[in-house]
Amino acid sequence: MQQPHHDFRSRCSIARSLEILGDKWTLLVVRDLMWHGKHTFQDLQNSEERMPSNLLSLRLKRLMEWGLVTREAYQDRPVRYRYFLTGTGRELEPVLLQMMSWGHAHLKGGLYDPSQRKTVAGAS
Amino acid sequence: MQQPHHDFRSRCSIARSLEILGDKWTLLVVRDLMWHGKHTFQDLQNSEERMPSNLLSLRLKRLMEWGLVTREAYQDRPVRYRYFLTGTGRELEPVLLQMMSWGHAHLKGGLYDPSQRKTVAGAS
DNA sequence: TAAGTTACTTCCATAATGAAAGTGACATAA
DNA sequence: TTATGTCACTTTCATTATGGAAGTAACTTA
Repeated sequence: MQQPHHDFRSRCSIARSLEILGDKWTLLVVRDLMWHGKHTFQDLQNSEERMPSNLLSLRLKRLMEWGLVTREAYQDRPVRYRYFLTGTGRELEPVLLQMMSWGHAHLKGGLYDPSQRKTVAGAS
Repeated sequence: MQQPHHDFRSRCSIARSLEILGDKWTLLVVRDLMWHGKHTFQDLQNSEERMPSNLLSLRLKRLMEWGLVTREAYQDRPVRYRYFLTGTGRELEPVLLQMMSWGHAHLKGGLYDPSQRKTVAGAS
């Protein structure tokens, strides 16, 4: 998947990243694809945060346009897709880990250990 | 500064962080306070991305409410403030560095080296 | 035949964004 | 003295995004 033509507002890599990732939902979709084994539309919709389905649909579209996500059909009639992170998408893991660490330290949220596939003790 | 009472939508640290940081501007304000020596309202407004002043005002308020930013008056009549990151705010540096690294690799943005206080070569 | 599942899309009221102009308190220049 | 300028905002308002809910299409299962 090619990246779309897009005029970035800035040369700053952070500003550019935020044009794709800068909202309340996108990184949660990435989180679920990355760590929680959620791959179908339904799986993603059923996450704790209860993302509205219209936004999930829009976010998946955008992530695919930018080449962070691909999908493959797992059945026909009707066609149903499973969504996966591409390499580009998987490389967001350090961003997620740092954000989780910050939120854990300052907002008392849980800490998820990807290598153990579970939330570790100490979370409030 | 106390954190406000707030019902987080989730126990996930990433979801919680995104309730504060999940938009296109907040992390740019943090970036400018962290690395670019911008401390006045004007300085922040004059950044490359040209943030609207009403949003800058709202974001600074939110960052102060959450204890990521403080301000101190540097003159009276009229009172004028300089804004600074608190420890909590400064601890977002690894998040910014990882996001910058990802954007550099995948969106061809610039790479800023905080230790050198400048953008390094190789940026497109 | 009826109900359920999946993956969406559509609708619509509300909230957020962003461009521009306005405001108040001064400082400085003519 | 008047005029212009600066700084830090606030206000206005048109446009866009969000999010809750209902609807749709194509099946599958009871």
